[in-house]
Amino acid sequence: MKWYGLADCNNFYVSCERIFNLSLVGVPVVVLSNNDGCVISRSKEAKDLGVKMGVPIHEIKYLVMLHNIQIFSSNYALYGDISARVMNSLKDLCPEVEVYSIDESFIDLSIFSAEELHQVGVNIKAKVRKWTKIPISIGIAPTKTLAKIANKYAKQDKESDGVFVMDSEAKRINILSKFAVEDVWGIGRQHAKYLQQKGIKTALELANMPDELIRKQFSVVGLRLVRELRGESCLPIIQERSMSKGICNSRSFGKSLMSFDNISEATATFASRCGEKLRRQKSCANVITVFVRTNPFSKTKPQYANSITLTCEVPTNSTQEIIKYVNNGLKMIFRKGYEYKKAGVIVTGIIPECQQQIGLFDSEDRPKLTTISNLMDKLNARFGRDTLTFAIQGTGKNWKPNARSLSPKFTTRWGDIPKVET
DNA sequence: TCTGGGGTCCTAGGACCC
DNA sequence: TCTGGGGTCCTAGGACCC
Repeated sequence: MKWYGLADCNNFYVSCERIFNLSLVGVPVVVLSNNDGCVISRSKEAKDLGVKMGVPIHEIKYLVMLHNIQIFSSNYALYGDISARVMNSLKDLCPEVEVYSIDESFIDLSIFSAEELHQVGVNIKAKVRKWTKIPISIGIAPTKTLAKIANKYAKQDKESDGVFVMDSEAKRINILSKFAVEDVWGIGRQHAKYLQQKGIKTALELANMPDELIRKQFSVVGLRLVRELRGESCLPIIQERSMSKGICNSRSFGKSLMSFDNISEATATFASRCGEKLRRQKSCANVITVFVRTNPFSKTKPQYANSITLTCEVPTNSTQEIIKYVNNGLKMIFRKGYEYKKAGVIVTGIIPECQQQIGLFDSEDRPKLTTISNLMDKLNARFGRDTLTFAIQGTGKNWKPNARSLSPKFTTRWGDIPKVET
């Protein structure tokens, strides 16, 4: 018998902030998206006040004032670090772990008998809490999709105390019959709309729909999902993710930008981040996309959005070279007179570093580019990100997103070393 | 005033080949 | 005038996830 667990950190970003600031325990706390835009993590107290996921913070100002809700800008360096600790704890406790997102892992618990599972879950939860101070919930079921549902049930059901095992057909039927179809993993807005029109309201009704109709409407992905809801496992644990297929780095600017130079500082920085990520996973990319857009929420300003995709002569992971492509691309799509609000760089066509082929008419001095990149990576690892950057990246002061309520860098030692330009 | 960022997978359709 | 059929590869777009 296969048993899948989903271990999910409760209110993850808020829980991370609380580790280092005990005064946040028991009070309403929210963490905001980049640029301090939307609420992306809420403590239980904030949820109880009616703060919805994804709501723009300016829309709930009155709630914030009224209840003294504590607000934090997102601090991904911190959350990434804590996440690694949680996931490593799980790996110490479980034979097979699939790290699914920053705050969730699937775990294979098939070696245990059905009778043992609840206690196993309770033990894992307690140990992770003790080792990392992060509270987690665990749902256990015969498929990943059912484990997701069991996990939500564990969080919401008072009796289960953060661990729930869906270990009988009766429990499956009972819980699915009360589970809203739009909350099922894999059912998004469009699918929910269709199902609503069909009169399908619960996960159980979805599970009982005919295969052909599902296949036609939701493709093979939907069919797998439905089979999983019926208890037939279609999605295995994937322990090591293969190399990512694309890397994207983009930001909304703190304020609108009109000058080419300001935007090219931002896109050069995005290019640099893509280069860092490529080198970290020992890969190269041969397709580079750069895009810009104005503020789509503005009702009065003229709108413009464009992107351009360039193919490299030789796959590369050199920051210097990616910046060159990105800047050339930006020159082609930049139009004067618009107020730009966001830009980004995407690299795709990713191959392992060792498969990099030398181009016949390659004019770049590749060994030199590699030496420069390696040196930058070493210095930046030692003294903190952006200790060494290319001059075109600028200081970021014109475009950096707002982060007015950032918590200190608790876990990254060299975070505050001043920056040296090249 | 203020509205995130970074991914995955699947499908359809066009180009091209034999 | 008649004008195949099957395969691969690539891309854009649309759905989904956290």
